[in-house]
Amino acid sequence: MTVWDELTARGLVAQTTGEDTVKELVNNGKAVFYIGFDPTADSLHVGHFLPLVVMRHLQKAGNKPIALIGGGTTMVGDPSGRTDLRQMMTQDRIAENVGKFKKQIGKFIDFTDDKDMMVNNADWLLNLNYIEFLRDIGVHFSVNRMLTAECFRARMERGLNFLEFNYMLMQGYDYFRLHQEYGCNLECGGDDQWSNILAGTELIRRKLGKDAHGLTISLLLTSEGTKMGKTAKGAVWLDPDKTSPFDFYQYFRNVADADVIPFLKKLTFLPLDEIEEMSRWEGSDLNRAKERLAYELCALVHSSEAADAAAEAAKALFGGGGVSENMPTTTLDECPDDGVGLLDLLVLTRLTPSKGEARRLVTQGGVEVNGQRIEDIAWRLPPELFVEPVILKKGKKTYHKVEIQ
RNA sequence: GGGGGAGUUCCCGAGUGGCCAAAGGGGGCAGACUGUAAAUCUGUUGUCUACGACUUCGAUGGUUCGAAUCCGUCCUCCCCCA
Repeated sequence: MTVWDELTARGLVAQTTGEDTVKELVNNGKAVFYIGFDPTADSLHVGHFLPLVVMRHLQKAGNKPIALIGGGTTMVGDPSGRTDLRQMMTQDRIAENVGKFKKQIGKFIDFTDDKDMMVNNADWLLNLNYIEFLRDIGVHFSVNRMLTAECFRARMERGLNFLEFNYMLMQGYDYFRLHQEYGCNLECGGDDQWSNILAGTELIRRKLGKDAHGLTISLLLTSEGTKMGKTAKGAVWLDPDKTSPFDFYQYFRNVADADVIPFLKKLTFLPLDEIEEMSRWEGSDLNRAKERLAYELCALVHSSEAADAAAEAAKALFGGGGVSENMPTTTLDECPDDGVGLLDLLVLTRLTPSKGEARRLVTQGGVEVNGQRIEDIAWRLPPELFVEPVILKKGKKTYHKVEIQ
């Protein structure tokens, strides 16, 4: 099976600048492709994961990857798919994030052979001369055309300032630079990047008369139509300090039925026929597929040890209520003689953000301590309870262990 | 630069002097049902030392016994004209 067939069978390809040429390129390992990541936060999140997977598929087929960190473009802010202005970030913040991104991306893609394969566009964007840039690059962009681009549509209604409007030129210029310096001939990105990618291919054609290509990756949407990896508490991060491996595992363990098979195809490297097999499972059997999905991803992102631990913890909790080593834990220094207030403990463990919410939760019967439902908001956990680790349960699936040092 | 309009709680959006911690919807959380799924139904959704107190309606300064609501200044955004 060729990479192209693999990518399309997994539903990863959204659109290309020309199927035949792109197919030919990647199948023969002739693509020097780049994917950009803007360091807008201090960690990659699940949304970045899909491009990384595509990168790996392409690399395995002998194509050369370039990971571009957008240290420069982040100074501008991509308006695509946004309804409002991004918060401006300081240069220091961005530089800090760049470092973290580099580390995380390095975990997924093998850069050992060629150090230059990870680049930062701050290196060339930050020192651009305005007039020069306008004359060299700006002339090649038609404002009329840009305004009709899909990526600006939402913003045409709510407002778009000149800074953001230039994002497209920046990204186009990136591709142009990479094309010249590294022979980069394929840009990949989320489907929302389509207009930005075209900006690059067209710039290269106009300035150099050469063809460069583009491929977009279908956005990872849940069956509900929401963006994957966004929860009420924020994104699901790849950094274990921001989203614990256990929570990460649970996130994927809890996907909707309709999402399991597509996610397995898109996000994991499990052989397609194996996934095909699972797609025949029905009803509660699908839970096994979800376990697999969660396990595979946890192993990919963290490690197989972390995945084992998370799976074991989940099994202990949901299977038979056993105490587990591997669930989120809070360690207290000591327990006062008159015990610890339940509400205080809920806030302390961050199971609830405020005491008001803790109070409501308890009143509504959503809290269990060591398997026993507690509905008394004044209840205190006596010191002798802490001889063994105490298991708090919030709702149906949030567990937290509390122990005394 | 001129004219018009708008900024409300997580989001959308009511509220135009006291009955406003602020309608309604969405989202979230919890309960029932279940398969750690979906759908459905119910409750709940500012904080706290909790039948009371405190802080919130872009910012700030006023008017008033009393302001999200009225007035001044400032900031931000949108629309029309240039």
